[in-house]
Amino acid sequence: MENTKTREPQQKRSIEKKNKIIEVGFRLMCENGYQKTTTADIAKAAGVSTGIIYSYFKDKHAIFIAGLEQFGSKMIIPMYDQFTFPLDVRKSLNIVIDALIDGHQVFMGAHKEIDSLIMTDEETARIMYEFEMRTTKDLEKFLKKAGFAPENLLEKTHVIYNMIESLCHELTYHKHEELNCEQMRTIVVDTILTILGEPSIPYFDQA
Amino acid sequence: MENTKTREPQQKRSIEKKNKIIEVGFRLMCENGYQKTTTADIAKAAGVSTGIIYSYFKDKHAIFIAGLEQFGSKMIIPMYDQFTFPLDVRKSLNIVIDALIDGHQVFMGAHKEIDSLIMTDEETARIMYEFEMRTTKDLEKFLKKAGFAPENLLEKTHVIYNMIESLCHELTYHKHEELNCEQMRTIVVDTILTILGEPSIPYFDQA
Amino acid sequence: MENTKTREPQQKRSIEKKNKIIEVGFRLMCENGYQKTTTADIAKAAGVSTGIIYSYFKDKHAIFIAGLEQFGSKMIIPMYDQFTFPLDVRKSLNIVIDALIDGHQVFMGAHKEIDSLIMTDEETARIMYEFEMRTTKDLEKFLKKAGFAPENLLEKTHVIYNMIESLCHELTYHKHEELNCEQMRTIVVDTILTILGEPSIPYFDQA
Amino acid sequence: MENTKTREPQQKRSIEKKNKIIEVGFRLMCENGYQKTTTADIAKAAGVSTGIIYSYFKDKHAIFIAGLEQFGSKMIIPMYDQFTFPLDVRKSLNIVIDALIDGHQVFMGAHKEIDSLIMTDEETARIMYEFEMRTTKDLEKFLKKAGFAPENLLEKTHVIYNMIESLCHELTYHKHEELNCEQMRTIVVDTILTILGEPSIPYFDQA
DNA sequence: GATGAATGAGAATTCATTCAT
DNA sequence: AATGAATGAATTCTCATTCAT
Repeated sequence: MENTKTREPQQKRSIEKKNKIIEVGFRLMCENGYQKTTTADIAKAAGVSTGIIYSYFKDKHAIFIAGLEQFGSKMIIPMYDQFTFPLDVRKSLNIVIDALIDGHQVFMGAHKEIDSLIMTDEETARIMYEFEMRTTKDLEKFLKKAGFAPENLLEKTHVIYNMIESLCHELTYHKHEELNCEQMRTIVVDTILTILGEPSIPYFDQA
Repeated sequence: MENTKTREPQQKRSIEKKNKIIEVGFRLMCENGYQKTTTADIAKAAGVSTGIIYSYFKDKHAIFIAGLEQFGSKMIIPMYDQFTFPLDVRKSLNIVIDALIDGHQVFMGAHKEIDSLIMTDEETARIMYEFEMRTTKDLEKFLKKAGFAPENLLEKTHVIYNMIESLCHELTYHKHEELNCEQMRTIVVDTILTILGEPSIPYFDQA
Repeated sequence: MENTKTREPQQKRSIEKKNKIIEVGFRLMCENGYQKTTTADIAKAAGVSTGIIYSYFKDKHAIFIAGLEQFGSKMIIPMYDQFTFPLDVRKSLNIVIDALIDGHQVFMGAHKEIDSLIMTDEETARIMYEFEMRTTKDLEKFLKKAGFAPENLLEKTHVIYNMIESLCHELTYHKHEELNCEQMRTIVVDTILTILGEPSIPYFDQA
Repeated sequence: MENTKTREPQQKRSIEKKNKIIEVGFRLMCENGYQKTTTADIAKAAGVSTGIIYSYFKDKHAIFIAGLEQFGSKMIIPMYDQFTFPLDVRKSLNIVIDALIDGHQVFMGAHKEIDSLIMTDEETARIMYEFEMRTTKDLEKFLKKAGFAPENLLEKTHVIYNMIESLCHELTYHKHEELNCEQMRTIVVDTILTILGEPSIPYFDQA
């Protein structure tokens, strides 16, 4: 049941072109919405013809899914990547938050669009849930290694994950002018530290 | 710059008809997505003709906005409504959470759709931010009266608001099978209590 | 599993419009081929917009099928309709042939297009086979009543049906200039008479 | 008015390639219809690139015409080829019919497609009429030599040609389940013998 | 000669909006 | 006011043909 219409590009030029379509297409979809982004828009922005899109992708939806799989991991919090030893959790969390805000504003938009599609599109939902779960588990594993061993660590990790995500939305869009962003950040970080409690194995014992 | 095309219904029947369009239209948009909901769908579900819709609304978008203004306040957390004296914050929070999950699953869908539109639609964004801010402030005022007076209460209130919302998403959609919902709920409630701290004026002094 | 997108026109005007689409669309498809006839062509020729076509028909193919069902019976040989008492088979056959040639040149074109679609389209095939069989049976019944009772009358009737059809193609398109059309007609009629043999009940006994 | 784009292949390899394209392309067009057969399909099935097709053929249509000219003669009844001395017409006719059914089912499909194209494509029409006429004349010449000399032999021959073709369609596609195929075949053969009458010169006098 | 990636005109279909009744 | 038929611009996707390599 191979798809004989689309093909996997072999040439370097072609691979670049396919990636360009994914990147540009996904960005447009995230910025302007899936529906408002037409295949003609994508083609134009990617500097290709509409036809070539359908050489590489079954349909418009496949571009979105490809973007999701390629960039999805950047949209969820790659938290432990930012953690360095000797572990300073407060500092690490702030690095994570900065990274999410500074570097990935597009992907905050993505989240909105994705959240919308999650309601009606099975595939999008599956991919995102998978990403979220993987991230949560990765972070949990890291926290364990770092000596944090509270009860229900997995669930706590996910609550933390959600807090950071919500915070980043706030900080990215400055939604509520009356709210002091820096204070909210401090509150979130403090709360996370409270949730985690003290590490049972002091960090300086690790190596 | 008066709109001379649409009119404000004067008759009781007309007002009912307009409200029906808003209610049915907004529900459909929330359940199936804004784009996937056609004006024909709305007309059919509301038991009116497609033409009449344009007597009451400038365009399809206006139905969404009207729905947002009418039902939006139900979608954000009407937290303090659930709080009763003598104040048991833990119990109250659980009532709020139950209310959101049990009663407003539609509006969880709404949130997704709205979040998506917030990215591209100024008006939706403005309305939602306003709602959120008002809720946050109402809750803050209530908490103050209840004797909670930590620093930066407004910001803390908003962090709490976000935590509850995230939790409700999780509980509503059982997104991650590997996560224990009840534990997450307990973690969230416990954390909120920690954030709020002890009330400076014991609740039993109030009345 | 009702089709809720297309509707059955109730108003006289609408019914006329639908019929116009069928008539014009089917004619164009027969004359120029199914593929070469675009929905835009049909809309233009029928004096309607492209959109309205899809109010009445699921898709382009449905127009063809509707045309087939509406005009199909005119394309197969309505042979016995032309037979009158007292029965003069030779004369009657010539009337049938004249009727087919004079009146239905469009439907000769239809036959070609249909024959092509029969190869790849189940529905077209089914409808045409049904028509052909019905015609064959009707004619057989008539011939029986007229006193012709040779062995295997049904099969003979169908051979006769095919001969007449082939002849009409020849006569309609004057395909082969070197062939004398009138002689071919005489040959076919004579041959049919030979196939049928003598009626066991002389026609003059009937009434 | 030379075509400077396409070229006549000189090399043996090239000639083989061109023939392969014609053979494969024409077969696909006959089996699936002209429109449904894409140049990509043909290229893939012929084991060549899409580009090379346009070195040998002006356009897609030219492949069909080439196929028609190359294989067309096999699609019309090569009747006299099957006739052997001493002449047994009944037996010979059955051999012809068997040959058409057993060996050339593809070309029955071709006939449908060709008939469709005849309506709109001058070139297809011309070629087919030529083929048919040549076959008819060849057969006529043969029958004359065999001693059949009825009046209007050419026209009779063509009627016979049409009868066989119709019969073969029936037998190939079993269109009408209620019809007994073997009886139809007998009827057709008997009728043809009747049309031809007795040979004036007994066949055994020939040699 | 050969490839197959790329093009882009064109086709079917949808649906927000209008308008004759 | 109300209807729902009608419109037609816009969108997705296809495929014959071209062209850079």
